[in-house]
Formats: sequence, structure tokens, C-alpha cells
Amino acid sequence: MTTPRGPGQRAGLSRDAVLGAARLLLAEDGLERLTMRAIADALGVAPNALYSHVASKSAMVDDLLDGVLAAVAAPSGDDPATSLREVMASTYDVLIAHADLVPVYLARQGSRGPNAQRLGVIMNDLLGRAGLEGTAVGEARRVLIVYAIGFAAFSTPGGTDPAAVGVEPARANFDRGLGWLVDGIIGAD
Amino acid sequence: MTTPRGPGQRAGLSRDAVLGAARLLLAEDGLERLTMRAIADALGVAPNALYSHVASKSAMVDDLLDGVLAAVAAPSGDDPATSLREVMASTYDVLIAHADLVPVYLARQGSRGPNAQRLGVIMNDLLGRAGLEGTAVGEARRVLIVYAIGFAAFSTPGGTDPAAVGVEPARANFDRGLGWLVDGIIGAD
DNA sequence: ACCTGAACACCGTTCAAGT
DNA sequence: ACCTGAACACCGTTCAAGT
Repeated sequence: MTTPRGPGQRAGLSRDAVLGAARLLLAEDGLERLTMRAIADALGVAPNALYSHVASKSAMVDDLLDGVLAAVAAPSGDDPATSLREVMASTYDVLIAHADLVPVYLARQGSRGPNAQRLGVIMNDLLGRAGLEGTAVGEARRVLIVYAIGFAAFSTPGGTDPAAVGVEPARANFDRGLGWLVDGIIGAD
Repeated sequence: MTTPRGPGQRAGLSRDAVLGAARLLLAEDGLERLTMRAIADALGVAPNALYSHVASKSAMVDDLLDGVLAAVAAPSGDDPATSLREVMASTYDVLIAHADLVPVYLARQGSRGPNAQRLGVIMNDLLGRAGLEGTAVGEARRVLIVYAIGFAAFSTPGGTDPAAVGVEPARANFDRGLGWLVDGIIGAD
């Protein structure tokens, strides 16, 4: 019922509005339905109007990925091993809450955005306080990140997981493997 | 220069020919260029001709995924822990050799094909011989599978890996984390 | 600067033919 | 049964406008 816009008439769009619509669409319809045209539709604009606010779909998805990581809680306690388990478990929970994004995350080998960097610094600090030095820090960090994202990818509720036949809930399983890794990392120093 | 075919004239296509062309295209041009139309082009047929031999692109990719796993070597020795490390390392190597497929693998939560099943049986046997029982078997299996595929996803040569800054080669890193996991799995029984 | 209309170069897939 | 031509319902993105 609204009067259609002609060329040059503002729609009140913004970068945040585009990202918000994208997040909503992703949560409701999943990754396959996340198209520039669907986002534009949800915002009531022409598809190409989005390109005034985001450089490309790929760049937009990158921002979506890093934005998710903002919800990862920084650990609070003193013990590095406990904190390490906490931050990885929080990462896992956040990823699980955005299951559709996880394969994309893997495909792009993680994020390089501000939130990913923040988590990297936190992990480096914890690993250092746990006694690791030099290349061992990056090595352990990679193992932990790989494990958290990899496990999240295999814990999405939708799919029937071949590796999960007759297995306890994924979260308990995740914690168990995480414990093995953290013990190995700290013991192996 | 070849005489163009009309409708009804055979092109000598087969299911294996289609899969072979798909594999070649994937190895040469990567996943993004793996389109039904490109495969048809490589085979010199119309795009829809492929649908006489494969049900859909998705089913074809599933077959591609499982086919890759045929190259995973079955372990030979007697010690279950060593065999476990061997079969996971072989899986990792095979996945690395097909880096483009790894994110797809994650997105589909593994394969349910014959090769994936064969590996599952091998792992169950090894874990059983290592002393695991009941739910612990599936649990440990999932952790190992997740770790191998997840690590492979983060080890593709192309991308700049944020978790890999100042880190030793991926294979040595993989072996190290794998050792922690196998030790934890067997020690935790 | 922000938006539209139209277009370009693609996709996977289906359907009605032809042999 | 196997293949083609044509078409359908999509994609992301660009370019030349208009205000």
C-alpha cells in the first residue's frame, strides 16, 4: 500500500539494517535462503540497493560470522586450564546457536574480524599462563579452535550424524574431548 | 569439428564418466566452479543430459565425498592405539589431498556412504580392542572424526589461517593433538 | 549519496520432444 | 533409455540513470 519509490528516493537503509535483516533471514530460513535478493525483499528495496551499504555478499557474510563471536563470554576465574575450558565451551555454545553458519566458518577458515582477534588474544594469554611458550602456543590454540568449530559442525540438530549413533548428548561429549585436549596441552608442555 | 548431436543420439555417457569429469573439474578449478553446466561442457553434452545418470547435484557431491574416503588406508599393526593414530592420520592426509571438499564434508556432517561405513567399523573395532565399551565407543569415535575433518578444514594450503600464525607445519600439529586425544580416550576408559 | 530499472552472465532443474 | 532445445525460477553484480 505504500507509494512505490522512484530512483533517488531514500529508503532509510543503513549498513546495520542490512546486516540485521540478513541475520534475521539466516535464523529463520537458513543459509540456503540467505540471498541478496531475499534480504532486499525483506527490506522492501531493490536487490542492488544493498550494494550502497555492503561491498559484496561475501564481505557481508564475513561480518555476520565475526558478529556471532561477540557473544562468546570471556572467562572470569584464575585457573588457566579452567578458563581455557570455559572459553572454548562458550565458543561451542555460541556456534551451536548459529548452526547454519558453522560450515561457512570452516570454509573460510575462521574469522579475521575484531571478535575473532579478541578471542585469539584471550587464548594466547591463558595458554601462556598455563606455561606454554613459543610455537606451542599457536599450536595448542589451533587444536582448540579446530576442535570447537569441528565439533559444532557435527552437532547441528538438523542432520543425522553418522558419528553420533548411540552417543550421549553432544555437549557432554564435547566437554569430555575438550578435557582430554586441555590435559594434553598442559601436560605436554 | 564433431558433428553436433540431435535429440536421441547417444553421447556414450555413464554415471562413472559424469563422476570422473566432476572429480577432474573439482581438482582443477575448485568447488565454486563445480557446476552441472561446467561438467556437461567438459563432457560435450547439454547440461540436462547429466540427469540421465545422476539424480541431482547434491547426490553427486555425496558420492564424490564418499569416493574420496576409499583412499584411506586400513591400519595393519596389532596395537589399537597405534592403529587408531594411523587410520586417523591417513584420513587426514586423504582429506588434505581434497581440500576443497572438506567444508562440504562438514556441511553435510560426514558421509553415509560405503567407505564411511567401512571406516566406522574399523574405528569401532579398534576402540573396542582398546578397552572402550558402550556409549564410550561412539563418543570417542565422534571426537576423532571431528578432529580429523576439522583440522583438515583448517589446513588447506590456500587460505591464510588465523589460528596458524607462527605455527609449525599442519601435519606435525595434527599428530600432536591426535596423540593427546588418543591418550585421553584410552586413559579415560 | 542513495536508490531504481534494466540488464548481464550465470545457476539447478523440468518438460516435451526426438531417435 | 538417452539426449537435445527450450524454458522456468532463480542467483550476484554492474551500469546508467534519477533525485
